Amino acid sequence: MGHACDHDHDTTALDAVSVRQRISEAEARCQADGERLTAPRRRVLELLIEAGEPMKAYDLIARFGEDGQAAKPPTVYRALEFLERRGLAHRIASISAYVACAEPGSDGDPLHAAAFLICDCCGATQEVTGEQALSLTRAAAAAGYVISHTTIEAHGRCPACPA
Amino acid sequence: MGHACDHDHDTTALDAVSVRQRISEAEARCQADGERLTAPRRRVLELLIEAGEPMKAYDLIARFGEDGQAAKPPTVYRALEFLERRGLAHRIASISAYVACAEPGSDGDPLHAAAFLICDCCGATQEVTGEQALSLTRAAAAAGYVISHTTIEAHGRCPACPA
DNA sequence: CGTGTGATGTTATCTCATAACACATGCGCC
DNA sequence: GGCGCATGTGTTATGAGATAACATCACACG
Repeated sequence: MGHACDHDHDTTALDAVSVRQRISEAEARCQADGERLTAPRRRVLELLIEAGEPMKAYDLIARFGEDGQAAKPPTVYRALEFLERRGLAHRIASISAYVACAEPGSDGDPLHAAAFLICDCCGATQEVTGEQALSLTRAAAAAGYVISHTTIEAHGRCPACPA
Repeated sequence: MGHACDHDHDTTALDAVSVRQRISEAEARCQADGERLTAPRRRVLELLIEAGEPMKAYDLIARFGEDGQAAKPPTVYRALEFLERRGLAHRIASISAYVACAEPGSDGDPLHAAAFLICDCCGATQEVTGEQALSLTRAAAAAGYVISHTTIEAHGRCPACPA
């Protein structure tokens, strides 16, 4: 998901070694939890980590095959559902996109509340650690709600984009 | 948007008089701002207020005509865009639905940050006034972002739904 | 091994949303 | 008044996002 504006931006893409490292960590976490990071799940996670920014489902579908072959939509959507469930990725509903989780959670965090700052100009998206989300959870509890999942999506312009 | 569960829920639907009153208020606010609450915009707002809960775009489309005739999608989507711009309605991205704003904002509130508590069981959705959103806005400012719009969407089970 | 659970492959389809263009309406201005 | 512009609407068509349903496969467990 890229640029609508014309000037330079920092890239947050990782080198291949770091990508492999993060996947290994994910693999370890899944195994520890008795879950399987199968090939399609692993591949989708790899694409998300490589991108370092939110990706559209159909971009993942298009890039899925090692050789340029596209996947079928359910393959990718099911992998995304799994990654979200395991706290390895997030769905950003307001832009219909998916992103690898910045810091795959401590286990005792079923909510894994995520907050995002999304630049409407260049698409840069930054995950914010969930102080706000936690306070919302408390407020919700006061209202009798049991929160299972919270997303906070703030749209605006990032520091690198023209006013 | 209704029930997935089987037990009773309070309804928040308004009587016809209250609906007309809220539309009149919206009309007045638009006129004061030099905006026009035209027929299709008024009709969509009316449907949202009558429903008293989030509605899908295509449900609005289906119910648009006074006589049961459906509207064309752009008619409704354009009205929704206007209502959102004027702070009269909100889009809830995580469920692809739209809801009338609980308290159409004070004018000096361009962000009109909205927080929602959404019950995944019965669909009951409650708008929360934006304390959390404001604190997020401050955090974002510290990061150099200029926030134009924030949505907070907390999913879970409302007090009336079974555990 | 056999069996059951969970994951995947495949086809088809459904829902959500917008592009593009023609026409209409309101309104300020000379 | 009538011209011209900006804004809003009607209409057709299509693009993008997501899932249902069902057959098949793979793996852990007894």
